[in-house]
Amino acid sequence: MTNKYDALKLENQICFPLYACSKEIVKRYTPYLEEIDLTYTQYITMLVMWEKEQMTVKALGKALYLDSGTLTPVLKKLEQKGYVTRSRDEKDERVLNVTLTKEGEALKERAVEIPAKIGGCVKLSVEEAVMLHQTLQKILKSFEA
Amino acid sequence: MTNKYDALKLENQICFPLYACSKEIVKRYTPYLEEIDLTYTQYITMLVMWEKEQMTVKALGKALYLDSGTLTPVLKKLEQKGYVTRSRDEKDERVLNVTLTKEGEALKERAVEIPAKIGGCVKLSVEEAVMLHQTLQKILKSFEA
DNA sequence: GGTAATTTAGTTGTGTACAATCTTTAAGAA
DNA sequence: TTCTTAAAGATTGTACACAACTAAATTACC
Repeated sequence: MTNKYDALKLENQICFPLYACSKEIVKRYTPYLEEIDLTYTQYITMLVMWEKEQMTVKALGKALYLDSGTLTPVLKKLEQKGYVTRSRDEKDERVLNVTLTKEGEALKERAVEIPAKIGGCVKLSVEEAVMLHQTLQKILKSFEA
Repeated sequence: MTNKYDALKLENQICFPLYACSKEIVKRYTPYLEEIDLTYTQYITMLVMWEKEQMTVKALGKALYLDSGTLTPVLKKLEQKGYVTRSRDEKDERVLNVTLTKEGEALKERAVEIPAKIGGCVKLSVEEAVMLHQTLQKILKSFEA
């Protein structure tokens, strides 16, 4: 028993549960992120900075799937909090280098417990988590082409 | 070779790929949704309305994982476009009933091709899509408790 | 029946997201 | 070189998204 409108049912959407899940999990980060005075977007930006120490806005945008319209205010906020510095590249003045500060590096220590706390909220078996991760990466990869 | 900061690596996050995937897929809806003059949020709201014809703001919020702060302006926009009406419940004046109009019902006909077009962008096998859907539903369900 | 607590939407303020556009700088072509 | 084109960020405008709060109506409790 199907009809041509079945694909329009919310329960048959593939994007909607992604959208809802993403929002709900981000919401669960909030109380932990408040303790270190970061928003989720600021947090994922710091995740990259903790790995690389220096990144251009373009490289950050590629890593985070965000454009400069979103990143510019986020990075200004992080600079204001003292976690990164922003400076033009000497070789190419168009490029902005974002660099982790000592304070930014120190914040890592306070963030280290967060992934485990979130893991406690999302009750998935290891296999399910791995499969989910792989599928999402596959989708993201297919978009790069 | 692991260290205590591994959980902070972007590639080990479970939320980040969800967040990125959600945004990227929503972005791919945009050109199709522009043809029928809807945003993604307006679209998923209409998905529910096409199924139920009448819903309260509270029920819509539960279905869409959105609160009144988000829904109120979205519903006013949809009313302005003529796709729904908004009126207080006679039995309980606190409740706002959102009702699909004839124009809203007619819009369904123009939206019916969209899921297939998006399906064409997200290249997953049937098994992967089913598994993904199940896992996301499992996560969402666990949040209701 | 009258007051307190709860429920339902709406409002306000902050922070994303992103399309479109602009500015500055760099690279390429004639 | 000089002019065109491209690239990198920033800005502007629109639309969420949600926390915190407000207002109005209903329910619960005495």
